[in-house]
Amino acid sequence: MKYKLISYQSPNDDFPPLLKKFNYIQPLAEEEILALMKLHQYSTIIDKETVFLEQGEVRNKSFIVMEGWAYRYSSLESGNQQIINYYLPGDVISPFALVMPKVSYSVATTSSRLQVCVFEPDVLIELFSIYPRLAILYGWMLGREDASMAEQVIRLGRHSAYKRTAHLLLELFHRLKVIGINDENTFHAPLTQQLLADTLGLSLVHINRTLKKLQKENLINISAKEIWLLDITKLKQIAEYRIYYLDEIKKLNTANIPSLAA
Amino acid sequence: MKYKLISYQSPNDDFPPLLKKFNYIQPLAEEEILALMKLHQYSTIIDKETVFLEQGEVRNKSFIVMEGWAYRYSSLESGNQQIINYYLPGDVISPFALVMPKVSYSVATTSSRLQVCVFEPDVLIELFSIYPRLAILYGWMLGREDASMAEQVIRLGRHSAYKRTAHLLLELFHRLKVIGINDENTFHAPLTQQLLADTLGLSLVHINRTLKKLQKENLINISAKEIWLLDITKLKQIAEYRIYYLDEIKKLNTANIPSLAA
DNA sequence: TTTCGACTATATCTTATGAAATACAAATTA
DNA sequence: TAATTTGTATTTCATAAGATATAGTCGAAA
Repeated sequence: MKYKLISYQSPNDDFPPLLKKFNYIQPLAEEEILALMKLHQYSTIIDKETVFLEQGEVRNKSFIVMEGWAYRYSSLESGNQQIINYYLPGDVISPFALVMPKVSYSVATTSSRLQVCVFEPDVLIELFSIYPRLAILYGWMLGREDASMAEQVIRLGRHSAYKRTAHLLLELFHRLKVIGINDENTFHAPLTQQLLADTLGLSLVHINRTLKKLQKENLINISAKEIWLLDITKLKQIAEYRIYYLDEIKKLNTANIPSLAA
Repeated sequence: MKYKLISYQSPNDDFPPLLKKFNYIQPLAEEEILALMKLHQYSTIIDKETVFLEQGEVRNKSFIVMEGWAYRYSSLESGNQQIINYYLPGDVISPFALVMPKVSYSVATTSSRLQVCVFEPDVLIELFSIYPRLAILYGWMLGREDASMAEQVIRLGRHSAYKRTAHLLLELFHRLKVIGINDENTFHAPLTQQLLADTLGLSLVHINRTLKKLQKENLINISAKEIWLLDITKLKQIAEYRIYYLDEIKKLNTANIPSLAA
């Protein structure tokens, strides 16, 4: 795979999504920004609907999503697949590549192409030793991903199809909001109903039924690749949506951490 | 909460489970062992069937499970709960406490009491800066937990009750095997059928049906708190069990990591 | 403009799983 | 020892979701 060198000369340029995300919880220092830009030197584009990492292969690189979506999944003998989680702009694919170079689950692109930046994960060690706060932010990101997967478990385990669907749409909406790429109550989702079904553990027919129901009740509206959440308050009620990890991220305060006070 | 000081004078003592786990993938150096023992200075005991951490509370401590089981869960308005994951001996509860002091999901003990060691998560920063390989091992542990949750998503999303049950039992069995506290094909599980139901997104009645079916087919056997896996090969076939992260952990090799070669 | 393929929509029938009720068995407590 | 609680076992019935089939829709290619 060939990687193109991209140029972000100054931090005055529009921040890449990972920095937007970090900056959202805590303003970054000039030098931290420059350090993070080192992870953004090489970019590549993956075609839509393409398997990008295959379960079992060895690839000791990490990737930052710049544009487009990807998903991690597992294929089953039945021919079905289960989507484990989505990677949206600002998310890191294979954040543990340093210690787990063997890919545990395949990663593929959705119905839009994907632009990622590639970095050698051992650069992180150097980065963290110079800027310990970046280690904190990276850890915070991992904690967020953990919480996001926990929500996926709760959806699949104890929510009805109806609740699941509302819940997932709300979560995607809020994750996109943090990196500031959606409007008031609408977002662009490069997904098919088949992918939604594989995410929520439903059949294609049933996700269709459920989306139609939500539409008929004027809770959502779906066009080509755009999704409107028409009544977020009511959707939240239906979905029992109360995600801590997204609402309270502004509270990160490194002053409490002795080893970073100096 | 009061913590009792515990004493492990020399590494010749029997390793605590976290060290057993680390040592299983890579032999630890004498000084690394001593460093890790700093995380094991204070221990406490939590009664069985007790909520240990409550969703929303602030508790910037991490805990290492020494003995007994705990689980992380979410309570729903319906009165149901969904178990997200289990903490077995050697697992760390709140591994991200440093950056996420607000507890996202409640943690409770199962039907046996729990012994944990408590440590200040910012000790990790110091530890990792002196012994970078410990950072690698910690990261490996996080990667493993991520994979374990991914398996939970797959079970809930695309497996039948029958498959789910077989799969979970196999995973618990293998996780316990790493820390060496089970026999050939049996393990002690301080679980009720209600907890299993809440883990696998099933009703109490249905998990009972399913367990009975597995027993009738001579695949498992359950007594008081002991579970036998009578035909692991067949169970693996049924469950489509092929967990990378557990089978291939011996392969961790830090020689490949430039920044740790020196 | 037609054809093609991918996605969405809907109906019909089937089945896995849930809910409610009840019995039993074992462990705790009085 | 009886009384109470807690967990397991099983039945009967209801229903959410799956499977299969078929048709509409829409954009891309030709």
